[in-house]
Amino acid sequence: MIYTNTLLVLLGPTGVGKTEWSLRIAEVLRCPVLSADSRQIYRGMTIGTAAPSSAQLQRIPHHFVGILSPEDYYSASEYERDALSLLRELHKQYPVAVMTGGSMMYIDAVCKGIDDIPTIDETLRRELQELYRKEGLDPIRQQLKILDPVFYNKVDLKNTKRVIHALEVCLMAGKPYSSLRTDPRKERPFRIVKIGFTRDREDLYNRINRRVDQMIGEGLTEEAKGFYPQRHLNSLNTVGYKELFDYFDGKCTREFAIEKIKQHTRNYARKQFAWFKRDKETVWINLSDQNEDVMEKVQTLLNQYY
RNA sequence: GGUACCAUAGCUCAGUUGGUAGAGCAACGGACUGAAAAUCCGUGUGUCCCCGGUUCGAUUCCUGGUGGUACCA
Repeated sequence: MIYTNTLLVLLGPTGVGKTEWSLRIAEVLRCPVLSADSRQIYRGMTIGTAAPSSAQLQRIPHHFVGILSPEDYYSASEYERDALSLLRELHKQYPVAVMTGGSMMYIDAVCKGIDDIPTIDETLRRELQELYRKEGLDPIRQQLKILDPVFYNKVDLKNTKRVIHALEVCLMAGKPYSSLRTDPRKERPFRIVKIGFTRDREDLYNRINRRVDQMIGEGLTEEAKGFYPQRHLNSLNTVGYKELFDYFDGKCTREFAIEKIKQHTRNYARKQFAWFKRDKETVWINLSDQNEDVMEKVQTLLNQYY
């Protein structure tokens, strides 16, 4: 029996089997699913991101799948805003909502909150990109050192994106980026239960390799070809597409591109594990373990505070 | 069958005039607050093919094996 509004977060590395399990769980709980995936949110990138199929979407209503054009700007902060306002509506009708995905930054934005940082306007962003292109990162580092010495000493100075972004924010806000970073831990008007799906490394890697072959069989090459004109967009800077773009450009063979997709997907899963290890709130279920009774464990966790 | 060359990290290879070894890729670990499937940082993980010999000491030199490649039969 559930008495309080709850967000049941199902997380885990790519290829672990989140999609199917989230459907089964949502069917039992009779609730919708919110996808927390920074790539499945784009329209048309269905095969390459292993987005829920139309058959799966018919089983359970999904949110945040295929709702943006690849050109659209989106970020963890916008996901925080959109997911929270959607949850406010859903919780009127459903005591539990399921959120599933592997984009940990999105999940953390909803569960823990992120600081309010000004959105950078296009002109400023372009100006700094131009400066970086012409003179490199050095002048940007120097400016950051003056405007925000605290962050300057903390940031990885070789990480171009982070350095540029920090300066953007300083200039946009008119105050140091570090002064806006308070690590908020916002309160949410619902209970959060986090369950993580994992598998033994070898099992997971085998599944990833097989899934890539399957994607190719389902027409990933053609899907990627359709996005080729948009290959420079951030949304297409995505495993499964960028490797095929190299193949289209004649930089490698098709077979090499496929191997790289497998490799990069495995690397991505490994990066996700680094993130998971820090999160002490998640209860883990190892799907390689045949003895795990997933449904029972989920029910127990949902009920344990009542 | 004969001759020559080769055998070192998961792979491709470097190297040690005899003092137990290092690059690239891969792999592994980490960071992560408005681009995050992005971006960045760190780590050498090794019976130097095997058995003997010479030597204080052999991955390195020598004998003999084994495997591979090329050429000759």
